[in-house]
Amino acid sequence: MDIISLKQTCPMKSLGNILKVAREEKEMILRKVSAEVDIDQSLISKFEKNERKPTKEQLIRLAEFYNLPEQELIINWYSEKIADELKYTQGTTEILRVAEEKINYYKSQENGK
Amino acid sequence: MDIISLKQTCPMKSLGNILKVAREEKEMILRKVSAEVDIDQSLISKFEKNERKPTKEQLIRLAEFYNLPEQELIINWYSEKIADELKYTQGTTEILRVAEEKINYYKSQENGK
DNA sequence: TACATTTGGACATTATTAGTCTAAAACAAA
DNA sequence: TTTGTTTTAGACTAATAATGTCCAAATGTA
Repeated sequence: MDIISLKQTCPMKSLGNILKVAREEKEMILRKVSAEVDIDQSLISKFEKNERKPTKEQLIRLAEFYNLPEQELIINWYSEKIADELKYTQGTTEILRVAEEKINYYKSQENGK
Repeated sequence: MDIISLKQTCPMKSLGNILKVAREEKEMILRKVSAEVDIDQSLISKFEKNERKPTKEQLIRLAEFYNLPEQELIINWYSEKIADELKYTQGTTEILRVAEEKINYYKSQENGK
């Protein structure tokens, strides 16, 4: 199997994937996780299937519980939010480029205060 | 005045700026624009001051009315939305990079259908 | 079959965003 | 300053979207 087909079989790790894999590695059932992190088990199921997004607070609790790197999860959380917003629009590369410019501008203004 | 100071005095054209300049160049008052595009004048005022964002529909009506390039406005609209989401978070460059990866992945899946 | 886990979906609740109106602030002309 | 006009702030309502909860159907397993 060459590089290209490897890439095809390992497409893109979604937040849901990460959470599901983490739970499976701990060999835990939803009901137990639910009790531990105090989130409805049906919700967690939906997080794993990418049907709902956790709130940032829920994400952090799950990261702690599963011992996952919080920062990586947060990056995935934001980037999926953005990807969902843009997934059916054109010129996304340009949009993201301008977005970064604006962010840098905002941040430089903050410092200037 | 050198290049650098020019850059400082022309910082970042916001959607609000663009709309306000367009109206001033047409020498129109809010009340008139409001009647033409059927948006409350108070709202338009807030768009110009970046206190509210127009809906995409409103943005398109304004672009048509002022004869502005719709695509440019839409790029600014999306990128400001994203910039607002990220302006107080860390690791934004990474987030945007991952977002683009995910978008490209989604779009490639679309085609594969 | 019987039992447990996962999932889908309806519904209630809450939060966010959008729209409307009015009057005060700001501005300009007489 | 007074008058008339435009712009803006703010309070409030309406609409929409996100989130939380529950239960039963689907799925999996012994």
